This record gives sequence, C-alpha cells and structure tokens, in this order.
Amino acid sequence: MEEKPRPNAAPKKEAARPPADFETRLLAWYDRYRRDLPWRGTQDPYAVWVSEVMLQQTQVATVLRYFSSWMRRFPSVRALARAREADVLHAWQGLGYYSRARRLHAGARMVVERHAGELPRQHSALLALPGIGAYSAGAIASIAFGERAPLVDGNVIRVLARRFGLRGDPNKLPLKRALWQLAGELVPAKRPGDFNQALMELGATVCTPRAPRCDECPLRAACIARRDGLVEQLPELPARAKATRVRVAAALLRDGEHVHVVRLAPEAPRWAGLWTFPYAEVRTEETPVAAARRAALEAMGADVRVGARVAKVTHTITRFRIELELYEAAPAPRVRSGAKRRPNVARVRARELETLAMPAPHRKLARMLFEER
DNA sequence: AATCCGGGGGC
DNA sequence: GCCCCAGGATT
Repeated sequence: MEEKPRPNAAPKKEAARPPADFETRLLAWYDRYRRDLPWRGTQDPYAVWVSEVMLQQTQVATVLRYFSSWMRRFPSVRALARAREADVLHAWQGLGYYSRARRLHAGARMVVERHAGELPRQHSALLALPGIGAYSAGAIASIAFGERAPLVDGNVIRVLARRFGLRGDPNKLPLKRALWQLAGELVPAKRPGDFNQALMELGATVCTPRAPRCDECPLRAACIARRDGLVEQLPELPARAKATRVRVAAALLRDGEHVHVVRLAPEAPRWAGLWTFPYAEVRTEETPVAAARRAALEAMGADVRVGARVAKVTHTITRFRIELELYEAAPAPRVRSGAKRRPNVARVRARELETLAMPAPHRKLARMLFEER
C-alpha cells in the first residue's frame, strides 16, 4: 500500500559534520564562566561517581549541601562498601530517591569484589554497576578517565535541541537516538570531560528552560531556535500530568519521652530501609482514624485506641500530593500490645529521631512535634 | 517503549 | 502551585 517504506521520522543529521567552532566556543566560555564546584577539583573516579549519582534528578544547589560531608564520611569506594546501610541512608536523608543511595552502596561493594576497589574504565563494565546508566557511564568515562564518551541529560537535551533546532519529544526514541548520536559526534578527543560538563553548565546557567540568557550564550550566532524564534518552544517536552491526591494516616505511640517508629522492609516498594511512624493509606470509605488504627496493627502488631489528631503535613512529590495526618494512639485496654518482638520496630527518644533516616513527610512530622522552635 | 520512582528548589 | 532537575530500573 504505502509507497514510502520508511518516512524519516527523526530530524536527520542537521549537522552531518558538526561545526568546528561549537567546541571551541563552548570550551572557551566554560573556561571563563564555569562555577567552582567541589567535585570539579578532582579526577578521583569515586568522587565523580558520587557527584553524578547525587546529581541525578537533583539540582546542583541541593547536592552542594551533601557532597562534601558524604566524601568526609565515606572517602573511598572501600569506605562506602564497608559502611552499614543505615549510615548510608542517613547520609542521604533529604536527597530523595533513596534507591540511588542503596544502588551506590551496592555498586561500591561490587567494585570491591569484582574490580579490586577501582572503578572500571570500560563503558560496559560501568554500565553493569547498579545505578549507572548511559548518562552516568558517559560522565564517569569522560570526566574521570578522559575517554571520548558522550552524555545526554536534561541540560544537553535543551542546548542541542535549541542550537540545532530539533523538533519532537526528546524522550521518545527518534529524537533520543539522534541526540545521543549528535552528542557523540560533538564530543572531542581532547577534553571530553570538560566539554560534557560545559554543555551541561551552559544548559544550567544560560540556556535555561525559561528566560534563557541568549545574549550571554557562546553559541548564539549559530543557534537555530534563536534564529527561528523557537527558543521558548524547544525542547518539545510533553505536558505533565497533575499530581494525584493521597491521604495517609499515621499513629503516634508515645511513651514518656519515647516514641515508636518502624523501619520499612528492604523489599518495600518505596522508602525501603527508612524509618517512619507506622502509617497506612486511607482507603476509600475509611476514616483516617480507622486507617491510623490499622497502621499500628499492621506495622507493629499493636492494638491501639486512636485519639486526637496532633499534626498534619502536606508533601508534594513528583506525581503525588501526600496528605499525612498523625494521630495520638494508645494501647487498647486489656489487650497486650506488640506481643511479638519485631526487629523493625524501635522505641526511641524523640531527640534520637534525628539520627534515623526518615523520608521527607515523616521527617516533617517529627520536626513539627519535637524540634524546639 | 512506557511506567515508575514517594525530593526539592526556583520562580 | 507549577515546572524542572547532571536518570535508572523495571515491566
């Protein structure tokens, strides 16, 4: 039926041969305007690895508060491999996406076991480590090992889509593939790590999502989006879905200065290994009070009588708006509470809550309740 | 190839 | 409140 066998969906090599001045201009700009970031002073592959994992889905300003203290606490792959998971999660507390920390930890142990404690240079070996995908492998290979490896992240997508006028959804295969290919053609043999960082730096500080500072851009003379007035339209990212509301109720079992918290199982779908107040999602046709009672029963095996609501926090995360309510709870009379010993239940002093890794909504509750103002 | 992941900052 | 952020793993 169709005459044309394959329409060229992807914007075919807009730059069959990348302009030579792209690299020159970009690196000259980077040498002059780059920010002085703590992980830029080193080529230590471990430090590069840590910074790249922290920077996944996380802005530089946030990572700045964690990177140096992490490196002091776990100065080497071996130090991290030796660490207990609880300490690793605690050091990560507040960075979010905690599976990144668990994978980094598992990766460090794998590097010790399989690679004698040294991060491997081979791209395929890097990709085999947990938590390292195409982006991070490219970052480590180019920055730490000086290999001519490309990388594509949100900043690179924006810079390239604008500079070369690339249409389409950059998360879908045709453009995605074109972006990786283009990045691979652009990255020079000479300073591949600096080039990649320069691309991201430009995206983070000049070629920003909104109100880009085109006047300050070293690539402005050749920028297709600027020429065509498409700067604000590119890249063509899909609209985001609205956050779904989730109601959650938690039980506060107080005991003098102590309070009960539970640690989520390693296989928990989220927040694995972190500590929370016993909580349960409020089901449809269920009251928050009933959910709080159920939470104490399911998480701790404690039959409780639920009292007044003592706190409420709202926490919006990527796709959910969590409304978390905390209810006072006391063991029901004539019923033994917590008959079984549960290793994942702890009775701690309120002040000690700060020493446990808690996810953001529960940490908010804890601080509301127990922190001096 | 689509979906999930349960933080947080900037504006 | 909305948008975006130095993504990776899972299905």
